[in-house]
Amino acid sequence: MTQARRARSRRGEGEQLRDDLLDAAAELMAEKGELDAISLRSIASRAGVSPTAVYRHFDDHLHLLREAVERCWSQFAAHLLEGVAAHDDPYDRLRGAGDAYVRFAMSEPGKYRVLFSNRIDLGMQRVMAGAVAFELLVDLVAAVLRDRGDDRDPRFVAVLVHTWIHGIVDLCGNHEHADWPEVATLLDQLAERIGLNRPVEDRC
Amino acid sequence: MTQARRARSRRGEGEQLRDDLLDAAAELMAEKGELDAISLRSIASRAGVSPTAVYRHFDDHLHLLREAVERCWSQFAAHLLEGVAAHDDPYDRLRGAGDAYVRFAMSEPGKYRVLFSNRIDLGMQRVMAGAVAFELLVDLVAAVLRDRGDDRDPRFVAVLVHTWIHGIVDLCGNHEHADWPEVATLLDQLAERIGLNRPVEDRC
DNA sequence: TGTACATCAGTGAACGCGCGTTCACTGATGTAC
DNA sequence: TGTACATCAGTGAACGCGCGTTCACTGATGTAC
Repeated sequence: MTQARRARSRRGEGEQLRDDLLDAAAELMAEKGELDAISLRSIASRAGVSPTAVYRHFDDHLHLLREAVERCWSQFAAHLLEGVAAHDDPYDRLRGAGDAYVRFAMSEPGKYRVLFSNRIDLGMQRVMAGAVAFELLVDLVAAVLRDRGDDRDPRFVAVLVHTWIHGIVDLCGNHEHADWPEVATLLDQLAERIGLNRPVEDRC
Repeated sequence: MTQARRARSRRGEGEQLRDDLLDAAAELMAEKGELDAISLRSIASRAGVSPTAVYRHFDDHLHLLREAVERCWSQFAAHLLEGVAAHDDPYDRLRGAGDAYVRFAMSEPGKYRVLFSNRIDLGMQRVMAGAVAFELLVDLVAAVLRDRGDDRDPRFVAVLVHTWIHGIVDLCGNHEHADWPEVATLLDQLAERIGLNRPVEDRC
């Protein structure tokens, strides 16, 4: 658990430790999946530094955690954008976002949990960063609805999408269900059932 | 936080404390929503008793928590059954279960979270108790599918229902979303979109 | 009916641990003269 | 070019706290005789 002692930064490069501490906190978020389980001492130890060194860069434990969570939100949003930007077609873009969402949640369940199931109040940044990701979803949904000639409220439909996809990754990610369908299958169902899949043939 | 000291049980009635400790643990589950936040000392204190008294009734901290969680599962299952038993019609029964599920999750978010998002491994009982509730859902879904002449696999459709409803209550329960739709509206959508609502008129 | 006593339902002090935070400090290094 | 010194990037000891668990104990109460 405890890392080897970190080499002291050269003069003028003290800010490097700040970065290393945030990295260490991110690692622990991924491992523990809960902010309460991430002590200041464990972060310092992971970074190879004494607990007191933290106070040279952060006001206290909470401020360090807050900034680590902010970083995690940025990473999540960037991941989503990447999944979207790979496509031009509105259906593929929405599906790209969905795949990216699921990939993040499944490959980093600890971080996903900290982002979406955190119990500790860290202030406003959580709401704001989450809102940015949600607005992206609204835009993607709106494009698909437009293409399908569907006049439902994109914001309402986006809520349907988000609740369902969150339920899928939270239940599949938190516990193993040996006999459950593939996540990809569930995503297909989600798109089809909510009416966001590409219409391949004419309806009746 | 600390309760007044409990009156000592009469001779031969020592088992009463066991019950009181489980009640205290349930209260703390409801308040904290996380098992790690529930210390043995806090349970004893809530029950108005010294920490050491716990050891007269439970092997250790973990055994006490385990039994408290088992109780909570029973309570949840009983609540669901109640919601189902109030109706005869398969659509109403399924909807009754859904309403009961949501009512439990919204009125006892801490307990719901302990049941469905717990990170601590307590052994097998979680899987088993959860499985019982899931089998109930499968039966309810099967009845509706039969009535609708829908030949989809009830188990598969039940997964769709469970993932979505969990996402709804987890996102709505964990954080407040000022501008979100009503939960009842989301449940209506769930039933309609997954194809489990009562067919009120003929389709094309 | 009276009393000695075993049992029951707990208590209280103590242990070693990790926690967040504080304080005074250390030792290397770049810079001013 | 040499050196005194301010600054930087940390360290280490200590604090009071709550934790799970152990141990020896206490005092009321029912029961056997």
